[in-house]
Order: sequence, then C-alpha cells, then structure tokens
Amino acid sequence: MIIDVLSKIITDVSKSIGYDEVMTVIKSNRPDLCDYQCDTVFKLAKKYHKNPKEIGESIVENIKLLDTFDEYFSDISFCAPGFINIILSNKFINNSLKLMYNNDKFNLPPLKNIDTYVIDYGGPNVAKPLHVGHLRPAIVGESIKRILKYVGYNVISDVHLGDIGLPIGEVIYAIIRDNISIDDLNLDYLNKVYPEMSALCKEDEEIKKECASIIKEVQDKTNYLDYWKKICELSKKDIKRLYDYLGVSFDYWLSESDAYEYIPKVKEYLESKNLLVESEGAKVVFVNNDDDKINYPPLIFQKSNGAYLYESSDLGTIYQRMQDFKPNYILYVTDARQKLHFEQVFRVCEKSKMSGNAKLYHLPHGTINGLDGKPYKTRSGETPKLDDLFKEVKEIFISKKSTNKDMNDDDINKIVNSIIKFADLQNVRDKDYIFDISKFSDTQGKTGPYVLYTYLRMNKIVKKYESNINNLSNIIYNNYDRELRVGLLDFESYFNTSLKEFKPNYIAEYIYNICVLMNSFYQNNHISNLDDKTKLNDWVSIIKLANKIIKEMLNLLIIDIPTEM
RNA sequence: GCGCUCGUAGCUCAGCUGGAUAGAGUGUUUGGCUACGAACCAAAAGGUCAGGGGUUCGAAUCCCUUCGAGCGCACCA
Repeated sequence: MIIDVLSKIITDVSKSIGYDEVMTVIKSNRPDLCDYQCDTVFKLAKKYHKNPKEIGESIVENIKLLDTFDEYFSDISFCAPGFINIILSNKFINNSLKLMYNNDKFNLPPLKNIDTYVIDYGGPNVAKPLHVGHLRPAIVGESIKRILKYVGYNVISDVHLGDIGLPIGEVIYAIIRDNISIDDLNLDYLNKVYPEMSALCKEDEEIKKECASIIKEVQDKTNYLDYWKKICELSKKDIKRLYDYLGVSFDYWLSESDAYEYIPKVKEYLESKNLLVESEGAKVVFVNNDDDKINYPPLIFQKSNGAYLYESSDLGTIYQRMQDFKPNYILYVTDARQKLHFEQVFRVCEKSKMSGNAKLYHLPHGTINGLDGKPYKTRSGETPKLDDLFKEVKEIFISKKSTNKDMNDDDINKIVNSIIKFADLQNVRDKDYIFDISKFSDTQGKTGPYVLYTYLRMNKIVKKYESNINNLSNIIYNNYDRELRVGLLDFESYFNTSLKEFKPNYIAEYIYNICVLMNSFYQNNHISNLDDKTKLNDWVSIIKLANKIIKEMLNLLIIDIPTEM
C-alpha cells in the first residue's frame, strides 16, 4: 500500500540519521499542499528535545538525496510547525495504478491464514412479516459476508430464524382461540394476530402464562406440532421471497429449534463444569468476574417452568457450530440493544471453554428511528412492512422522470435496491439513523442512482474506445485527471478499514468519492475526438480501472448495475 | 439506581488511536446543456463542534463535570 511504502522510506531515512521512531504517513488533510503527510516529527522533537524544524528539514534533505527519489516523489518539503508534506511522482502514481489493474482484487495483499467465519445475520422471527427493522441486519450482514468472501476467507452464513420462542406460542394460542383449521391458516392471519397477541400478553399475565406453556409443549414435541410446522412453512417461504429480492442469501437456513437437540448436551457440559446453578427456581449461569466493576445479571439457561429461551438456544447453536463448522470466528450481526445478551452468552462460552479457541464477536447495528428518535413507526403506530417500503420507493422513482416508466422492471428493481441499500449502508454500522422516506427515495447527491449513473455514462466510453493499461504513459494531463488517479489509490486503505471493523460504510464512502472525481473529470475533459492517441489510451485506461473497482465494490454492497437508466 | 450510546452547518450525517483553514449530502442563492448522458458540473452563503474546567507545543477528538436525548439491565427475543 502507498502509505506503507512511504512510511517505510521516511522511517528508514530517519533511522539512518539517528531518529529511532516509526514514521507514520497519512492521507493529507490539506490537498492543496500535498498528497500525503507525516506528522511524526512532533514526536521526535519531544523525544530528542530538539526543534521540529531542525529534525524535519534534515529528514527531508536526506530523502531528497535518495537515488530512488524520483521513483516515488515529485516533491517533499518540511512545513512549519512540523509537517512533512509529500507530493507523489507521476511514475509512482501510474505504476501503482497498473498494479491495481493487473492484479486480482486490485492488488490487495494475500491472506496469511484462510480462517473460517460463521456469520449469523438476518434472524427474523417466523409468523411475523419482515418490516423495516429487518432491513439492516439482512443487508449489513450480507455485505460483511461478501467482504469476507472477497478477500478469500471461508465464510459460512446462517439465517438463524427465531421459530420457537414465546411469540410463536402466542400465535398458536390465537389459532386455537379463533378455531382456525390448519388448511385455512395463511400469512394475512398471522400478520394480523402477531401484534395483537403481543399486546394482549403485555396486559394479561394469565394469557401470557398459557402461551408460555403452549410453546413449552412445542419445545418438548408433545403438542401443537402441526400448527407450528405450518406457521414455519408459510413464513419461511415469504421471508425467502423478500431476501431473494434483496439479494440476501444463506448457506444454512437453520433456526432456533434446530439448536434444541444440542441443549441437553450444553446442559450436561455446563453441569460438568459446575457452572449451572439453581436460582429462584430457574437454572442460571452467573457470569460476573471477580474484577468486574458492574454487576452483570446471570444468564438464564432454563426457566422455572422447564422451558428454554433465546440464551439456551444460542448456546446450543454455538455447540452445533463448533461441532459442524469448526470456525475460527463466529460473528453476530444483530441490533445493538442485544449487547448485554451477547456479553452474557460469550462469558458463558469463555468460562466453560465451550467455544474453544474460536473468537465470538457481536457486530451491533443501530436502529432505524423515526424523527422522534424512537424505532420507526407509521402514523398509525405500526412498523412498516418491507414490502411496502420497496413498493413506495419504486412508485416515487417511477414518478421522478417521465421516461422512468418505460424502463424494464428488472432495471427498475436494481435501481430501487441501490437507493435503499446505499442509503442504509453509507451509515456507520453501529449507530442509529433517522429514517426519512424522502431520503430513501432520493436519486441525487450521495445516493445509489448517482453511483450507477456515473458508472453507466463512463462505461459508454470504455466500450467505445480501445485501451491498454500497460501502455500508460507517465503524463498526467491536468488536475482533474490527477485527483482521480490519486483518489483511486485510496482503495486499499478504505477497503481494509471496512474489513477490519466489519463496517461496509467505508466502502460506500470510497465508491462515492471516486464517482465525484469521475464526474468532475468527465465534465472537464472530453475524450471523444481526441487526436492524441497516448492521451486517449491513458484516459480510457484510468476510467476502465475506476469502473472495474466500482463494479466489484458495488457487488459487496449488494448493488447490481442496470443496463441503462 | 447501575451501565451503554450519543449531542458537529436550517435538516440528515462524516471526521474521534490528538495535528495545518472542521468536511459531505440536502436545503437556500447563482452560473453552465450547438462537445462522450444535466439523475451532472461549477460557485456563494451557512459553525461559540451542547456548556464549563483540565491535560498538551497543539483538543471536535483524551480526562473530569454539568445539562440534554436514546437504549439496556432475572425467567421476551
């Protein structure tokens, strides 16, 4: 990476004149002055009790003496109060671009170890239609999965459906109450009765208890199994349909109920480690450590009525994953509000050594809020369905331009997907954001359509003219040209941050930056009718590289490119 | 009560392992289609970085404190 190369050069030179410190180079925050900068001179000044000017200037002088200076630098200078300002040489810029074009994954370094990741995302409950709250875990998870696969990790994805918790007991209660036959059971009924029962159980303790005993019987496989199977079947089909539309897919469609056969094993295991304790009628694991400053509530493994919960099935699932997949990492993409839950589960794994050497991470995502700062609801107080959100965005998109209604449906769906996904994924993963339909249907500015539009108009040029990146000259023709080339070099830095932090927003940011530079280039440089064949080859090559990057990065954000727009 | 997030332009947000003049989008005002696609480009205006204190050569960023918002805390998921 550019930054590593420059850091090493400066560090080596500094060492050679007696300053022992790793010199870190960063992208310049004064692009009017330089491309990259190094601020470590301040540190040296303190360490060696010298004036930063004296140190900085001597480092710069010695870099200028290097035989290889022209390979990398066009200019390097010391700037008060303590910055080393770096301007890259055309040669270095262009050689780096060639490397990106000619190598797989734009010259990302190969992995040292091909680790196995299990990634758990989506996680919807059956019997409930997917609503806007399900959007984030699905696409954030899918995006992280694609990023990990892109660099070459072995990735196993699991939707982990919630199919055997209390809400399902509530729905079965209603089915019996309303005397619905299995054949008459349908999605509309489930959609209606789920929120109704959830409200009822909050009010009425007795009914809640009955629902709890119903689900206990399902867990024990003693009763209601035909209803339960039918509910799961109906829901799963509907959930798959929407995930298909979103481009979200899973290697495994396992669910909480699949974990139940492992719960006795986990129970036995925890008992063998003397971790399972009876408390207030329930079986719990105390997860506090001696040096904890705060008091963590115990993990409830088994309720006093004998039923199991989310915590128990999560532990069962970990048991199953360790046995079947032998992962190095298990990632959970869920709502940030579940932080404490995962802290408890992970602590049980750690105390019991159940997860061996595998690392377990909760990758929280923020909530989609309304303007009031609370989880997004419609005016009537319901959480809007995902189906309706897409329908609405589609309608708004079609009405934006008179020609849009003539587009083919496939292209429209791709653009609608790009609007919603780019609007979502550009947000920092673990922060809440405010949902605004006008923002979620915008096609101008920092949006999916802006990126797609840029790609398509550039792609016409790429298709029209021949080019060969290996013949790239060392000329950079003007500032628009230069800024685009230097901008492309940021790829590895943005990508690696995304990968390291499991945050797709850095990739979205990079794509957008490149598009801004491309549009500016496009508007100010005209390629058609260029007589200069070298210039033509150079420019088409750069655009070709930029478009290739955009296409592959958009795929990591689950955005497909339409044929036209 | 304890804990976790957070407070930056009218609005929605970046920037937070300390560095130069705090950046985008949107909105407002203005200019650009007889040149490869105007879902674009160019420019202007807009900031006591919630308030106060501290550490530092240097603080939106680190520490303390006050105020304000959201979320989580034993048998829901």
